Amino acid sequence: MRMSDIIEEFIKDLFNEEEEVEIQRNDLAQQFNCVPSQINYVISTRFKPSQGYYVESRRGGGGHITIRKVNNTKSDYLMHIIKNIGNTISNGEAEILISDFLTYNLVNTKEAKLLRVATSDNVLELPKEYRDTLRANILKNMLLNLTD
Amino acid sequence: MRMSDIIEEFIKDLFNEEEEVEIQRNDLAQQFNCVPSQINYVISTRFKPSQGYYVESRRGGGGHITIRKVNNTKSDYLMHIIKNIGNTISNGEAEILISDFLTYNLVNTKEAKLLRVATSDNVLELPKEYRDTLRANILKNMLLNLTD
DNA sequence: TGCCATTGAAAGTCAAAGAAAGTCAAAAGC
DNA sequence: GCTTTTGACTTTCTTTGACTTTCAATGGCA
Repeated sequence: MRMSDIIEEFIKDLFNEEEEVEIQRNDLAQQFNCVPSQINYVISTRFKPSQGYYVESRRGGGGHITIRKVNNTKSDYLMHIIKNIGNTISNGEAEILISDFLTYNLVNTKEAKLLRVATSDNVLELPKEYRDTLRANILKNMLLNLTD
Repeated sequence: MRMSDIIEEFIKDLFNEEEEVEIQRNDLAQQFNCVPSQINYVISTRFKPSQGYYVESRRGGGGHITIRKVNNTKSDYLMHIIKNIGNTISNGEAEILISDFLTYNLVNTKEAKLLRVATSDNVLELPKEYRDTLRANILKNMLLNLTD
């Protein structure tokens, strides 16, 4: 398993019922025996606003990184995600979103599978210039049908 | 015996009682002493939806290919439909199929909605020449994921 | 005492290197 | 003529590290 996935999971476990989590980049890096900038990589790929997270940080002595989750109700969370999916989305980004939905029990396994299938690169065999736009379109529309 | 057949068989043996198998393209190629792209050839010719397989993959460090086998005793009817959807399908035909599924209780209301959304002309905003092919692809792959 | 300058402790940035898988078309077999 | 094999090239994702920026604490000095 990839280091990045392990760190991602670790951070997500930190939120248990909490809506905010505070980490220290260097400590975490040391804990996982990786370079500090790997933590930035994980945060920037897996904890984006479009994925329902907001990140703040502070440098210098006593510095830290705070990650906040858009919590509210489940349907608020979904609406937030739908609004924040722009006109395009990559396969990777879509996958992270979908696994989050599953983690937070917004969808069941079967629904997650359907979402994944209908947005996967393997299925969307199209010229590249259409793919990410179409994927965003499919994903948003499918999600809208899950909100009720 | 052809290399491709050997690899095909090898992969099929990997599923023993499991419904999902994960391979690494380069490793497998090395194991069989062939070029990596041969693995792609095998997958694309022998593990198609019409043959009851669903494939996902991921590139980059820690990348892999996952092949899922659909247990088709559960719904022979669905499998039959999947095999019989050709390379293209129109919006209208897809809708008829989907309402049949609903009538025969092969899918629930929510699943039917998802199928309909993901295959509708409104969502598939694409040059016409791609639409029906893509729709067929999406539909077949989604159905595969409903059979269990 | 109050104000800056220095210093060390964080975190941030960015690009290069590495690790997979994907594509496509030419060549080879049957 | 179709299927299979091969390989050069591309794309995607991750890891790593050198360098930069920001902040807070500390200490010297008017």
